[in-house]
Formats: sequence, structure tokens, C-alpha cells
Amino acid sequence: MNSPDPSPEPPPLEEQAYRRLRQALVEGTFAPGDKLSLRRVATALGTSPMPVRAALRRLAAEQALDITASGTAIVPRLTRAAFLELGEVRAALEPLALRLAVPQLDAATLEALEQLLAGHAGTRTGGKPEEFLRVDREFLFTLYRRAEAPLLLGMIESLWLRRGPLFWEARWMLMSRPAEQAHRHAQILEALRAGEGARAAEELETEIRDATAFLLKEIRFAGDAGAGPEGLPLLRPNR
Amino acid sequence: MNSPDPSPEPPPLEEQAYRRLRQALVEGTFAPGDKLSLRRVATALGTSPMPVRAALRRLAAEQALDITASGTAIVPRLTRAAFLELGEVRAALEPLALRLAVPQLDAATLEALEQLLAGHAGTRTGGKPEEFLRVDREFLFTLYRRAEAPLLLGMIESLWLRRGPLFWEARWMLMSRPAEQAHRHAQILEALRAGEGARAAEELETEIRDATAFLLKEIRFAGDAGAGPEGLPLLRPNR
DNA sequence: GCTCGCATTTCGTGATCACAATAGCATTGA
DNA sequence: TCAATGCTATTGTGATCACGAAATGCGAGC
Repeated sequence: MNSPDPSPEPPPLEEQAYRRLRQALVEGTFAPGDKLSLRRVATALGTSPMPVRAALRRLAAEQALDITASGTAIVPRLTRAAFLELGEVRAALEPLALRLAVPQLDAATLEALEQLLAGHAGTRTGGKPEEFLRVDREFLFTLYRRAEAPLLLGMIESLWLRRGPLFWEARWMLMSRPAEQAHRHAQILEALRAGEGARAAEELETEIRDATAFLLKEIRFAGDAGAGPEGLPLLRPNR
Repeated sequence: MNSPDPSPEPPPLEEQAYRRLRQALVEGTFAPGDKLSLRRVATALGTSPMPVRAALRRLAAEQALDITASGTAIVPRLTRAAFLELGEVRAALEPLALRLAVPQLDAATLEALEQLLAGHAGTRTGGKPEEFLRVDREFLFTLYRRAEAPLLLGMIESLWLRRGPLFWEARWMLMSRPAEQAHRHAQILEALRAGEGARAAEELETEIRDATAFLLKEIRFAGDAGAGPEGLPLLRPNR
């Protein structure tokens, strides 16, 4: 209907900076504990520090970044308690989004989910964890978007964003989880096809709890014994 | 322990602007639909537009304000669907916070809650809805803070902030609710004293759902029939 | 070899300015 | 009387600069 619109009204610089930083966060460009300096990021993006400042503070307000006492933005370094809390909140919000989405599901959406799952098994045997996790994420967010609950969707995205850097570091470990776990999405889809939204929501909640418990067991967190009191206490010993 | 610290290191202007705007939002200084212009607020606060811009965008990132296509910040005007969604999210998060708080409760906290409830009944008969609602809020947040879950607490505060302006307009109506409703906090406290955290959480959830349903029934929302397509569609006919 | 202290650099904050886009609003025309 | 139109004031964006504080790196001394 609408024309191709040859001048797509370029978004403000702050918006561009925000999106680039956000994607970099999800893609693991930054490691937990990294400091994001205004002028450094600004020169890297080719703008003045001004839009970068706005973007960084916006991400901080969304809990995707932390701000030190001196005002510098740093990539969050999750403690064990913080990660557990994050799992609890996810376990409360994401099944809610799923329940809200159930009445809105149509055949086309279910088919799209099916196709995502089909490709899923393929990428799993291949050695690309990023693709594997991306499909996982797409499966869930396809459902969450159907809830048509913008406030809730924004909160869930914020949670995933905060978890992003840690997930990136743990991506190899996540791939090595038992295959039974990988089929949980199939069970969710099956429950949705059967119209049992409540069961699907329960499946999702246990999946979130299992994944959280798995990472709590396998990963070193900030503040753990054996982790340096200052340096990067996560997967890799140093960098 | 810490000294009186005669120079309490005044917070940055952005932080001051943020707090003042936040409080004004809770206290109903602004009505839903009001436009908050950078320079207007800046001159009102006696600063340059710069800290105000940061504060407004921060509130917008927390979903406490909306941003129009032209970048102007406006006080959110909730639709019926948005308010219902807000209630659903509250019903998911706040009982969770309560459950997390249960293991941390001690006698002193329970006593403080008791005293809040005692003063509650008094303010209820008096004609001051603001005080009544403030005590209500304090009761719940005293519990939520005990959960020691900063992420969750921040999200709950964000939800209350978004609901703030509407609640302010509806404050007289909220006071007129059946007295039975007012005793729900007492029931929660009783369940907590008995160590039945699950029951307390259930009570809280039904309280949130009842309050949401009550307002959905009694209040005019944005987009309702009979509300002007543009103007302030809320309680007062115009201004 | 290690630690402490100082100087230099870099940082975030906030003000001011230029600019383009927007929103109000009075005027004009039907 | 009402709607379309043009102008004007105001808006948000973004760049640049000044300032004080924090962090960094280097050198001297133990």
C-alpha cells in the first residue's frame, strides 16, 4: 500500500546509537565489566558525545547497563543473586506473555513456529551456537509479540538484554545441554496446538527455571570464590 | 556510624530533575496528556534544558512517560487495554516480590507493618485520600523492599509510576471502595505472621486484580466512547 | 621488586548556540 | 460560520566548550 518511500526519514542519531549499542550488547561485542566511555564510543560511531550520552543513559534506565558512582556506563557483571533474581522475574513474566498470546494465535503463526523448530534441529548439530540461540530467541519472541502487550514485551526484552552479555559468554555451554531440553519448545508448540495454553505456560516456566539452574551450576559469577576481586571473573580466566 | 557529613555531596542536576519530576508524577501535579516541554520545565527548575532532557528521557525509558513522534514528552494517557495489561503485570510481579520477601521478614518489620495498618484506619475516615493511598503504598513497598531484589523492585516502581497520574485522578473513587477491601492488607499481614507466604501472595494477587477490575469499571479511559477523540478523556470533562 | 605519591590525561556534567522541524494561531477565503 | 492556509514562536536535536572530578600512568623511594 504505502509507497517504497525513497527518503525513509533517517532516525535521529541517538536512536541509531541506541540500536547499535543494544545489538552489540546482545551479540556479545562487549564483555561484562567493560567500561563504555562517552567520547570513545562517540568517536567510534563518528558522532559527538551527545547522542551517545543519551543512548547510554537510556540503556541504563532499562537496566541493560550499570552506571558507576562516577557516571561511567559499564556492562553489567551479574552476581549469582542477580542472575537468580533475573530468572525468577523471567519465570513470572514470560509465561504471562505466553498466556496472553494464546487467544491471538492463528494457523500462520503456528506454522511459522513449526518452521523455526525444524531449522532448529539442523543448527544444533552444526557448530554455530549463535544461530542456535538466535532461533531459540526468535521462537519465544514470536509468541511474546502475539500477546500485543507492549509494556510487557518491553520488560521482557529488557530482561534478555541484561542477560545478553553473560549468555554470550556461556553460549558453548548452553549448546551442550542435554537434548531433552532442546525439545521443550516442541512440547510447548504441541500444547499450543492442542489449545492447552496453561500447560504451555507451565512448560515454559520449567524451561526457564531449568536453564537458570543449569547456568547457576555451570558458570562462574561475579563475587564467586576463585574469581579475582576485580578482574573479569567469568568464563575465561583473563583477557 | 557514618558521620553527619556536613557536605552531603549534592546530587547532579539531572538526578534532582529526575526526582522532582518523578515525585510530581506520583503526586498528580501533571494530568494524563500533559506535554512536558524541555525549556518550560528547565526554566521552572532553574536549570538549562540539558539536565531536564536527560531526566525526561530517563523517565520515558522507564515507561513512566511517553514520547511523541516529534520527541515531546507527554504524561501517558492509559487506554483500557494498557491499564488491563498493567494490572496483569502487577499481578505477576508483586506477589513474586512478596514471596521473595517472606524469608527475610523479622519481627521489627512485621511490627512496622502493623503500625502502618493501625494508622490506616484512621486516615480512611478522614477525608485525605492522598494520605490514605500513601500508607497503602508504603505498606506494600515495605514488603517489596525486603525481597532484596533490586531489579524486581525497580520494575514494580516503574509500574506504579506509570499508573500514578491515573491513580491520582481516581483517588476519591478509590477511597469509596467497600471497607472489606481495605482489610485485605490486614489479611496479608496475618498470613505473614502465620508463616503462610503462599496464602499472603494469593491475597495480594486478588487484591491487585480486584482493584484493577474496579477501576476498569468505574473510570473513563482514553479511547472510550463519550470521551473526546483528542482532549482529556479522563475524569474531568475539560480543563 | 614493590608500593606509594604525584602529574597528566580522560572522564562525565552542564551551559550555550545553531539549525531544522513542529505546533499554534490568527488571518483569509468560501 | 467554518475550514483551509500561511506565518511565527517554540520545540527537540546535536555540536562545541568550560569546568571539576576521577582514573590512569609514571617515577621516586622504601
